Amino acid sequence: MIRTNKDFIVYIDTLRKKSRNQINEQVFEPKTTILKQDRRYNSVYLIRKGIAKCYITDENGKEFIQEFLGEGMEFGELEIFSNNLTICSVTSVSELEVYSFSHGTYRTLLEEDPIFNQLVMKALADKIRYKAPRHSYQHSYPIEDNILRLQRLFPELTEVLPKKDIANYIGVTIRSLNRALKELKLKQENSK
Amino acid sequence: MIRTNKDFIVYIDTLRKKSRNQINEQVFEPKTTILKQDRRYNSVYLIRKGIAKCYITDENGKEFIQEFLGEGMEFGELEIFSNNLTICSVTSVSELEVYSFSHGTYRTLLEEDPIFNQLVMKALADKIRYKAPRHSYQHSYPIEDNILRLQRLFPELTEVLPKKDIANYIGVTIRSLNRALKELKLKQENSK
DNA sequence: GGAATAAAAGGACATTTGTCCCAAGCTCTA
DNA sequence: TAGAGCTTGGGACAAATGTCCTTTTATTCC
Repeated sequence: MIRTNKDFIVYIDTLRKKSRNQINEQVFEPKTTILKQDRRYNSVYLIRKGIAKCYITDENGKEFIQEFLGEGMEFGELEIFSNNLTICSVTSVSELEVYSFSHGTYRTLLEEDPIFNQLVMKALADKIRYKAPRHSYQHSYPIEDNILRLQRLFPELTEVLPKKDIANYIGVTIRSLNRALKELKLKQENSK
Repeated sequence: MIRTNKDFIVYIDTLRKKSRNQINEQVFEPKTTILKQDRRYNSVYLIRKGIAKCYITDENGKEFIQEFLGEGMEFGELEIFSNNLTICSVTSVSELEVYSFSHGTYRTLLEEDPIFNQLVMKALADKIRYKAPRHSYQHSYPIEDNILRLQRLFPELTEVLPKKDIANYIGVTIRSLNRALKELKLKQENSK
């Protein structure tokens, strides 16, 4: 659920030693919205530390969380390849340290640095791989299973995140999430 | 819903004029399964003509259709970037003409042909862009809206595809799909 | 510290969707 | 041509989920 890509961080760290001025560091407070949906920006970000959520808001104001981004994950990069508006908003969950690249710098790296190119390519492919089974799973299994899966994979997250975010991630209402949680608790007590 | 990428086809056509032997043409009958989930292959495919469906099957045998691939769409390419098993099965819907690349050829092109590299990069980014709003939409709107959207975008498809595929694409059971279709018909008659 | 605001929890009911059937129509083939 | 096996369509009921509303409990901010 929290996605990471350590290799990317490692490589950018070494890059920065060579050309410090091209890649900036930035820190965002928790709950800062860094990108808003349907806008245009001129930076690509790479997370160095912390967690961000990437989500779509529909016309009714409902949020649907696409993924939680952790160390080494990029955002704002899709707009490099096709000249479109952002599809997601990105908001920091915890304090967030990022590297930021101007579109120009990013493009130059893509063209001139084959390792960078490869890392970006792999990152894109991983995002696709990750999304496919996720939505399929959420459709096919009841809420309870989705919660259990989440708790198993990221026990720490369920304590840090507000219920609303967990619900938005699973794609259900808070009411339904609460119901499922209650029934899980009941089951666990009965099985003692 | 049927995704296409004409630019890619155009470029590969010109490539083939230069080095015909590297890129093969292949034709598949309708309903041929070209890739099976959780396997390993040594080819990447690019659709020249026809439609294929790309889907995940879960443990209960339920299919969940990820996307319908049309002209210029690739499949089997994700496994180039990370050394993993396929996540989707791919089956031809209509007769399917494809170009196929061995992993070796594909890798070489990626490394040595910057235009090819860029086209692949953009294709990956587009796949991500496409998936995000789709699943969000399907969660947020009732089945009826999803059908209407589909009929509006691809009127021809709803006539070619079996109901099962349409249901699997929207992520509901056939029963629910039929119910929604019936109610739509009723509404349309009433509004006359 | 106290008011205002947001988050968490859940009752009651409505709606949606799924499950399990059955039946009609079509296609393929032995 | 009879029957096996799909696909389509839908009835009846069960289960899951959403909506609306209220209450309680944290959190934030003057």
